[in-house]
Amino acid sequence: MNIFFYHRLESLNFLDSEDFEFADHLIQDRRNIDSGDFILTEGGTQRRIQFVLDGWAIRHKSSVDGDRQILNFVLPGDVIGLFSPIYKQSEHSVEAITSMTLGSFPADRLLEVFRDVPRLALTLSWVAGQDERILEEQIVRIGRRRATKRMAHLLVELHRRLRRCGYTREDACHLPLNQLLLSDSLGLSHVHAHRVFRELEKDALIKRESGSIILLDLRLLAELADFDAGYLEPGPHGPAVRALNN
Amino acid sequence: MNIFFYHRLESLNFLDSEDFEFADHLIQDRRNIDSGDFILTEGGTQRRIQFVLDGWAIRHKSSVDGDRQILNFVLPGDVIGLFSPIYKQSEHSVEAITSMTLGSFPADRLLEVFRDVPRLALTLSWVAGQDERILEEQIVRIGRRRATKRMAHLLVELHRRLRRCGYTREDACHLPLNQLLLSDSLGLSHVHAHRVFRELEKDALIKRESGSIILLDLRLLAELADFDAGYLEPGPHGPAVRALNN
DNA sequence: CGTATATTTGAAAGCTGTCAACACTTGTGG
DNA sequence: CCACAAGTGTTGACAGCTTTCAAATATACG
Repeated sequence: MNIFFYHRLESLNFLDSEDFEFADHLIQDRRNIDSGDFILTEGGTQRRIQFVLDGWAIRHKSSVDGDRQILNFVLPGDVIGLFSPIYKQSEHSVEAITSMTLGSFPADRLLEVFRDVPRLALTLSWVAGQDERILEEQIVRIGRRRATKRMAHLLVELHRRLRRCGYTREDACHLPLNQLLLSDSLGLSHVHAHRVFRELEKDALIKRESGSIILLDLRLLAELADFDAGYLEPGPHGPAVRALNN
Repeated sequence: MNIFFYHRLESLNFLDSEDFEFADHLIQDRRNIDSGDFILTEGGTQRRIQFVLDGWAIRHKSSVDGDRQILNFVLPGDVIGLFSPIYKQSEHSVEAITSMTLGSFPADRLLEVFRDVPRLALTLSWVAGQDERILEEQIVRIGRRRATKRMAHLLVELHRRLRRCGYTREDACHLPLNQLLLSDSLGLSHVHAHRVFRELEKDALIKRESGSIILLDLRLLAELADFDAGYLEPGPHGPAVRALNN
């Protein structure tokens, strides 16, 4: 099993070795894709449930005017469309923004997982559910914060999410982002995102290096953003897990 | 079973009479609450999975500055926290904005439902998943639309969602909303929400009547908002259902 | 009837978007 | 290796949208 995905599952701290083994067997298929490739298209359907083993993607919708809104970033350890089989079609696209490695299993095996390996099913549901919480925070970010705080808040969130799957050390942090991606995520124009970006850069909170962004001072960024990490829980609730073991 | 909730389940068009019977037994508990009561509090936990049989609520988070962002409106037929048992605590509050009737069942029976009544489990997951799609559209609304379109778009969405559970006729539509709720949902200041509101009122698209909002011309509103209803699917995907019957 | 909540208004400040043009980087093919 | 194209970053000016402030009015509620 891929190391990052393993870390993510392991960080939840309640799967046993059998569960891991099952997961390892279940997610056999591997494929590599390039930056810019679409994993899923608005209006399309999905026959396999996919897992990000490595690389970044964005989940986005495009509006009538042609500009897009990024809903969320898809990181190593994330699930893509766990419950997608019950929907007629996807309402968003998923597009790789780095080269990626994906694992997957056929969507019609999902029921089997729920029936036979409930702890794993719960874990996967939990991972998928995290996604909804991140969407909620994205709404607060866009709806109630000014541009500068918005950007700082997003950057800190991404760092925390990376750290969770063993991807980055405490201090420095490289994000494969550019200003366009930031503006499309934050609901800002490209020009204004650039202005805000320069401001953070001027204050030595971030810098750029060969096409990626480096977070220089996470403490200050988090402070600037009033970052409250509550919505990024480390794992499922203990009692729920114990209930499963009865 | 309550008529609106029944409508919602029935509109999915694939539960059989046994499933309905099970659902009816499962969701025995009933309670009425008043406008302003909290169904769930930020930081609290939830031991029962709750269903809106009648009335409206809002799901919201408050930011450090004290102002709140409404994430979504909770309408008849909606589920509150289907997967909540796997989380340590709630990251948002749910607050009634009208008097309400709620049904519920103990959270620890959820696994039983997944094991024994998979079609019902699927239906409930589908209803809960709809919520995520609505959140996504909320992100696009706030991130990529101007104030006027934002408001029009939200109003049309609410109408469509009400229609889906048999709550309103094709033409007119009463929404138990005020300008504060609209501004808190749309990420606007109260003052600006008011200006936009008056504009829609002036154009005879909406009007007020004893504390609620009436949508006067849904076609024009939808047109003004570039409303695309794709994200509000009527029910789960056929093939997924058939797979369950094997 | 009094208090709290919601609506209303105007003016001013400030944030953000748009426009338009230019520089820079990256990747591709010759 | 160079030239070109495409994408990304940069800048200033300006318009326009939105917030904030502050105060008055209206409405709902006990």
